[in-house]
Amino acid sequence: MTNQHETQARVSAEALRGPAVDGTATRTEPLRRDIPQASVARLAVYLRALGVLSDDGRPIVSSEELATAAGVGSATLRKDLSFLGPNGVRGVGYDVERLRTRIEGVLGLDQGHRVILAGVGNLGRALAGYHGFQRRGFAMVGLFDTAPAVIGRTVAGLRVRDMASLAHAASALAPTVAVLTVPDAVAQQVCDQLVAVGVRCILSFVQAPVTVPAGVELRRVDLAMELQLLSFSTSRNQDGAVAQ
Amino acid sequence: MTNQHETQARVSAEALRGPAVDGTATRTEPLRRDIPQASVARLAVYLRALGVLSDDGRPIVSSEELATAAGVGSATLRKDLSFLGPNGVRGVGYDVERLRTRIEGVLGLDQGHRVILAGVGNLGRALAGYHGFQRRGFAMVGLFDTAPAVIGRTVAGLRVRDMASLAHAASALAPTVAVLTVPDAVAQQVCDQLVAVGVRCILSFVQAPVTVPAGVELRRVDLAMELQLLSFSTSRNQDGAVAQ
DNA sequence: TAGATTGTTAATCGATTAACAATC
DNA sequence: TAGATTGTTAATCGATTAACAATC
Repeated sequence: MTNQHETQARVSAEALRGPAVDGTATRTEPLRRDIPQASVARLAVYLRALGVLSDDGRPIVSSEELATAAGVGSATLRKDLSFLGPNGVRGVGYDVERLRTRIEGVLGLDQGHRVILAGVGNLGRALAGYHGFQRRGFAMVGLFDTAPAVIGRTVAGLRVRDMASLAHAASALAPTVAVLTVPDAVAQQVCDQLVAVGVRCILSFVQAPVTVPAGVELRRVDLAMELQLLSFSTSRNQDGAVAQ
Repeated sequence: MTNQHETQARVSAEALRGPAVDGTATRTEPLRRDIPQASVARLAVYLRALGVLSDDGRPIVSSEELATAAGVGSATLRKDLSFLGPNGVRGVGYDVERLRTRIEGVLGLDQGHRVILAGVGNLGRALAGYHGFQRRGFAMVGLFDTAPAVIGRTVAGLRVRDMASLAHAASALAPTVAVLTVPDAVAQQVCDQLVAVGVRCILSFVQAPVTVPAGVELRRVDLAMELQLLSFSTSRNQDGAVAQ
């Protein structure tokens, strides 16, 4: 859903926790823990708010203030952070830089990401040059297409490569994420190619449903559906019910 | 966040129900009903599946089959549809065209939508020409920007207008939805302008938080956050936890 | 009528929230 | 120590699911 109706995917966070500080392991039970999908999504929101605080030079922030900045309740924030283990100091608050680093680690952002994009059409071109990606640590490293008219052209500072060279190029580019912006008709086939060369994370903007094998994560952004959901709110508002 | 961590926005569906068939109104209590946000999102998914069935010429579909096509359980589907009142025939199934029309009506898609776009940059240009919008009944009718270099140019068959002419143009274009693809720094100001000319539905691709007055619906698509959420899944997978 | 499938009820499950004990 | 704020527990709330009665 954006998007969309995800089932409650829960995720092991054991290893994310890092090595236990306490070697004696007094408590053995709660080693394995899951982070609800909704909490993970909010972690990304907190990260953004922490970035702003960091730019302002704020060293410490309370759950109350950070929660307000993120638009959630402080109880929700503390509950979310508790999934990552202790992060703050009672009576004081959270160290902005430390919490930021922690969340980045949990979200797997600490190594940075190398992104390739398949399908350099209208949308693909825009995403190739989208500064929002770079700003958050996602570097676009390769563009691929099958159309001879597009191959070889330079888009967003990168030369568009032939899709046929994907296997060879991928070993050098070592992509960690792929963006899929190809036409519906070839989406599944291109997706299969991406999986075949080792991509394990795909962000799809294709309307048609695309399936991936277990172990590969596919996330779908459906722009038209976003408009449809907006549309629902409108029709509601027009029907006399007052927005609160 | 596409989406993103939405609080459980619930929505009046009383009027959506249409006039009661039974004029005698034997039951007075359950006239007002809410549709959970998650159900609304799935309605859009069902709509897409119904479109495929319709193209195939299928007159009737069972909850079991439609649910499978949409990737949910049949109980969930029937529960979702029950919010719209009776839609099927017991022992038979759902009339594909009738259900499709019903959901379109509930989502407010039956009148079509007229979309204007503010900010004809990289992303704006791509969205202006995005066929997925048209395909689902959203017609792009106006493009606006402030840069002299862009104003007057033709993008996706439309001449880019000066943002200063928004008020005048809006009265003729009668937009029902606006897409916001301007730089962070001017996002709030442009959003205010859109609201001022009567736009009540805004789809924002801006990273910075933008606020709207009550009665205006703003939905945010955060493309970088989508990648971050994918990133989390990756780091999970790499940590030895097996994807199920 | 027998068979099938909807619409709804009740049970389960998970997420949110408030309250507070732990502790800096 | 007193004040403050976290991390956690327990209660609330809502959404999902299974089962089945209604009914075509």
